[in-house]
Formats: sequence, C-alpha cells, structure tokens
Amino acid sequence: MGRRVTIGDVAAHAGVSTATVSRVINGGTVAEATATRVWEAVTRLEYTPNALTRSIFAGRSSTIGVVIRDLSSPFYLDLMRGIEEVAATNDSLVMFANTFRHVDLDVAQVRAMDEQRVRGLVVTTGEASDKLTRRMAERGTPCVIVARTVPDPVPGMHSISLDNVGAGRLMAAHLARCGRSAVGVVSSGPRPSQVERTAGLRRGLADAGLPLPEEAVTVAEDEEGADLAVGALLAAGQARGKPLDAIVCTAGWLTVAVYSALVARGVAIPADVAFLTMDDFPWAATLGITAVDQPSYEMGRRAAELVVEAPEDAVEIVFEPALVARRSCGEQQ
Amino acid sequence: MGRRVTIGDVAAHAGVSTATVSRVINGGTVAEATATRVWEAVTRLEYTPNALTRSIFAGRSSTIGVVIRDLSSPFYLDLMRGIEEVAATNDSLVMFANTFRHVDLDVAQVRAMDEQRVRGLVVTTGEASDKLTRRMAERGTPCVIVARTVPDPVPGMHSISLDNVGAGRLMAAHLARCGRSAVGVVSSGPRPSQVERTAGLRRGLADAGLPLPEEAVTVAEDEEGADLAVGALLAAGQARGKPLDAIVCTAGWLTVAVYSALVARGVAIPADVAFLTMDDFPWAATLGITAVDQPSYEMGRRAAELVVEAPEDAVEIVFEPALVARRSCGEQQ
DNA sequence: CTGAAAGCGCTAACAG
DNA sequence: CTGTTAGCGCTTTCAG
Repeated sequence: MGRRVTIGDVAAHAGVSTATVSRVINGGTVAEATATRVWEAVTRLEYTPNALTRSIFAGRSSTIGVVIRDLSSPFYLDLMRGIEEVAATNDSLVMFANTFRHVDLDVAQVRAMDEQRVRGLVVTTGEASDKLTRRMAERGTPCVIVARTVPDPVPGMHSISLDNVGAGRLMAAHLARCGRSAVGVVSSGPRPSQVERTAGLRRGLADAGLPLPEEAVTVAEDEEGADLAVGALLAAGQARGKPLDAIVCTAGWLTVAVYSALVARGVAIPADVAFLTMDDFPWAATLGITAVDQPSYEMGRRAAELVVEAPEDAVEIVFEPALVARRSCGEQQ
Repeated sequence: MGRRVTIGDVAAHAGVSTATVSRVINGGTVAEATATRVWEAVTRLEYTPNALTRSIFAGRSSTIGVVIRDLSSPFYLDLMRGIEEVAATNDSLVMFANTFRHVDLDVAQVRAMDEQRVRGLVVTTGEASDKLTRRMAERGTPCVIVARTVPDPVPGMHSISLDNVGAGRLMAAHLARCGRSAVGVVSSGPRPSQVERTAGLRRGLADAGLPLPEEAVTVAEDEEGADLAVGALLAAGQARGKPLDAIVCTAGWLTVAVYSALVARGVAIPADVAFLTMDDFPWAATLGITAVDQPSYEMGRRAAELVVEAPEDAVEIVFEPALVARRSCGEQQ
C-alpha cells in the first residue's frame, strides 16, 4: 500500500528538481527533452497530483459547495443537475450537503464548506446561515442564495429566485379561467416562497372577484400533514355547504402527497376538484397534472455561473414562472 | 475583503504560539486561562480553520467521493441520500460528480476525486474506471462499486449490488401467478445488471413453462427509445397473432417513459397488458404500479459505511430484491 | 531553461 | 503547560 508518490519522487526519478516537475505539469517553460523525461516518470510512478496542497496556494479549492434542503424534490434535483453541469465544464467538482429539511443543520454545513475553502457556495436553505454567507462573500467567496431574495446583499452575495407572487397570480388566473371559485390551499411552512405564492394567489383570485379565506389555507410539514390538510379542507367545504372545487399545492415536494390524498379519498380530478401544483415533473405529463413551473435547471446553471464568474457587485436574478396547462383543472371556459 | 485570517493571526492576537492555538482548537492540554484567551481571539477575528491544510497532514481529506450515473433515477437518488446521511453523522461532506450517463466521463471524475484525496469513493459507473479504483484501493483509499460486482477485487475494493437474477425471477413468478403468458421486455443497454435481470426473468419464465423469445427483449438508450421499443413490442405481438399481455421494464429510470408510452397508445393496464418495473418510487403507490424494489437507501448507507470503516479485505454485499405488488399486473390467480 | 530556497497554513514532536 | 523547530506536498520567486 505504501506511501503515496509525491512530486519529489517524480523529480528524483526524472533527475530534475521539484520546481521543474511543477512547471511541466502546470505548463511552464521547460525544454522539450526535460518535459518528456518528467512525463515518463509521472506515468511510470502513476503520480497523481495532490489537489489539496495545490489549493493551499490558490487560497481556495476549485470545488463548488452546495447546501440543499431536500434532494428528492424535483426542483432541487434539477437545480443540482444544472449546477453539476456547469461545474463539470469548468473542471470543478461539487461538494454537497443535504439538510433533509432540518432547519439549523445548514449553519453547520455552510461553515464546513467555508472550512473546505470552496470556490463559491450555493445555498438553498433558510436565513439562519445568512450571517455566515455574508461574511464569506465579504472575504471573497461568492455565495448564491437560491429560492429567496436576500435582505441586504453585500458584494459577492447573490440571489436567484422565482417571481413567487407572479406564480400565485398565474395559478389564480388559470383557476378563474377554468371556472373554479372555491379554492383550498396546501402550503408548506412559513418560508418566503410559500408566503409569497399564497399572497399572489390571493391577489389574483381577488382580481377575479374570488375570495380566499384564511381557513382555506392549510400548512403541511410533511407527507402525513398533507394528507390531513386535504382531509380538513374537504371537510370544511362540506360543512360550509359550498364544497371545494379546486386544490392548490404551493410546494413542489408535496405534490405526490396532496394528489394521492385526493385520489385516496375518491375525489375525481378535475370533475369534482381541480388540482394545480408547483414545479413540473416527469410524471405530470402522463398524469395530466397542471403545474406552474420554474426553470429549475436553468436556475442551477446561473447559480453555478455566478460562482464561477464571481461578479463584484451583488446580482439578483428573478426568474419568471410558466404555466404548463394539462387536464387537472378541467376545460378553460 | 482582505487576507483570510490564519492561525498565526489568532496566535498573535492572543499572545501565544501557533502551536498553542492548534492545541486549543484540537483539544490538547492547555491552561484554562490560555484557552479562554485563544477562543476569544478566534471569535473576535472570526477565524475559520482551513480544512485543506489540515488534510495535508492526515494525508487525505475527510470527504467522501461519489461518482454517480444519473441523479434523476430514483435508485441513485435514494442511494445518494443514504450516503449523505452516513457522511453527515461522520462529519464528512460528500464530493459529488454526475456522469449524466455519459460513458468514459467517469474515468476523469474518479481521477479528480483521487486528486482531491477523498477519504473513500463510491462509484456507480461502468468498468472503465476499475483500473483506477483498483489502484486507489491498493493505495489505501477504500472504493465501493455499486450496482455490479467486481471481477477480481483487491483488498479495499468493495462491491454492493442486487441479486439481479433473483429480481428477474421475482418478476417472472409474479407474472406467471397473474396468468400472463406473452411478455415483452424493455431493457437499457448492456450493463451487467440489465443482462442479469433479463436472464433471471427468462429462467423464471421457463420454469413456469413460458417462453421469452429473443425478439421480445428490446433495448432503449433513452426516453424516446423506450417509446419506440414499446411500439415495436406491441406491433410484433399483433403481427404474431398473439398480442403481448405483459410488459416488463428492467431499468428504473425508464419507468416513466415505458409506462407513458403504454398509456399514450391507449393500452389498458392491467386489462390489456400487465406492467411490471424495477425500483419502487413515490408515485408508484398512487398509480398502482407493481415494482421489484431494491433497498437503495440502505445500499447507500452500507456503501458509505464501508468507506468510513475501511475494512482490510474486499467486501462483497449482495442485497435481495422485494416485490411490491399493486394493481398493474392484475389479480393473482 | 532550471535549481535552490522560501514559503502556503497548519500539525507534531521535542524540549523546556 | 507552552514555545521552538521541523516538516506535509506543492508553487513561486530569484538567481544563475
């Protein structure tokens, strides 16, 4: 198993100094003959340069750090793919940490990334880590906050988000167009994106003369909560004497849970209830589910590009949502 | 933005030597008073230790490398979550690279991981990188190959896989039990797992007195190919005068494509054709899709544990598949 | 074009 | 208990 071969071993084997080996590998000016000899030694000894040591000189590594809330959500998954794609074309690797939606885990993870001296960081978690990322940005590590805007960005601290109010309006308009009037909402927690989407939905509905009473907005922390929420929403409509004719899910990762809860209760979609959700996903087409989609892959790409390009100022990019209309909200009228 | 603060800065600020600071941080024997002074300097200067430099001493970093074929496949996604979970509980980060199913990209990525001196490596790609991983294992970096067995493993080179022949047999038995007799297969490429599953299926079918002619096994490279394959399978059955009554998909990432192709062609599942696939996934329950599942999350955990525990010998773990029976193959008879 | 020497930020003996 | 002295593996002046 033995000691790993170092640049010194190669130098000795090729009869040159370590400086020369370094130059050969990094493309400095070296005599042809010397270079050949060095490369020979490199292959013979199977020398693999130590990227860690190299990074010490650069002051930072070449990897891109990513702290993600929930890999299994279609949004974050595509985001990740966008990031990875850009990283790959820039000879970077991605250092990855998943908070599994546990709040506060992210602070430790961001810190770990900082210790790893990542080239830049993409963060999709809450505001708890903002203090840290702000400091990182000030010290020259570009940080990109995804899925929300940043209160007071400092130079090097960027944000990539969706026009969530617009997304809500898009949903409202489509529902109105489809002749639905009694909508219930399943949202997830108090995160800005959720609040904004609900607000946009409410405003859009109001514009169409439709109400969205407080009690028609439920919150689900997990799959089970979503099932409960759907039950409650349906029951309340029944009790009110005006049954729900539409259910909106404002969080992509809850789509399966909400849709399945509906199906399990024998609700006919869209005959009884229209179903509208966030984030398009592979099965949506076949299931005929209408969704308001965000360009998650592209957002990932832009995030990684911001890390690579490291612009001086704070950049704030807001993407526009798009409606992908299918069958689950019925015919437009 | 300025220079990053180093251990030297902290030492100067606290009026001690760098060695003492190092000891304070890593928990050596230091006088209470000194320690307090050092910690004060650490917080005041917002010192963040450089994990890169630290790793130089350890000879390797504490991160776990993962080279994955295709993040969007349910199997690899859950595998990744299992790995990440174990990494997190071991204060490790995960360094990640996606080959996007491009063959040969993995060699470069494995090499990059080696340069990063990862603590260990989990590889889910083809045999092209085996030469490299074998060498890494010999030099003390545990490598875990997932989703296939390794021809001649060296110490430190492990494998985690599924009993694919068993999976094929499980499928065959279920189909036979459901009274299906004319099955078609959509598989993906010539990877060992695919070949083995098809072989197991064939043997299982034979045991039940059912044939699986060569032409009933199609190969799809991508979603479009899957659609074509389904079309061809259906047409061939028609031409033969004996229409297909079951379609098996041996690759989890093709499930959407194959299922959707069936639906798009107006095929009734399971009335006309039974549908059976590999790898359970969130939507399967609601869609009533029957699947042969592998414990992907657990496999990820074991893979990461092998990296962390780094056993001397080569470990080969074969997991057993499990049938998750739902509606898509009809009633059992 | 190439080598010697001085570090990068940190840890690990070894004295004291 | 703490400072001094060597390095870890590599890059980078600076001479020659």
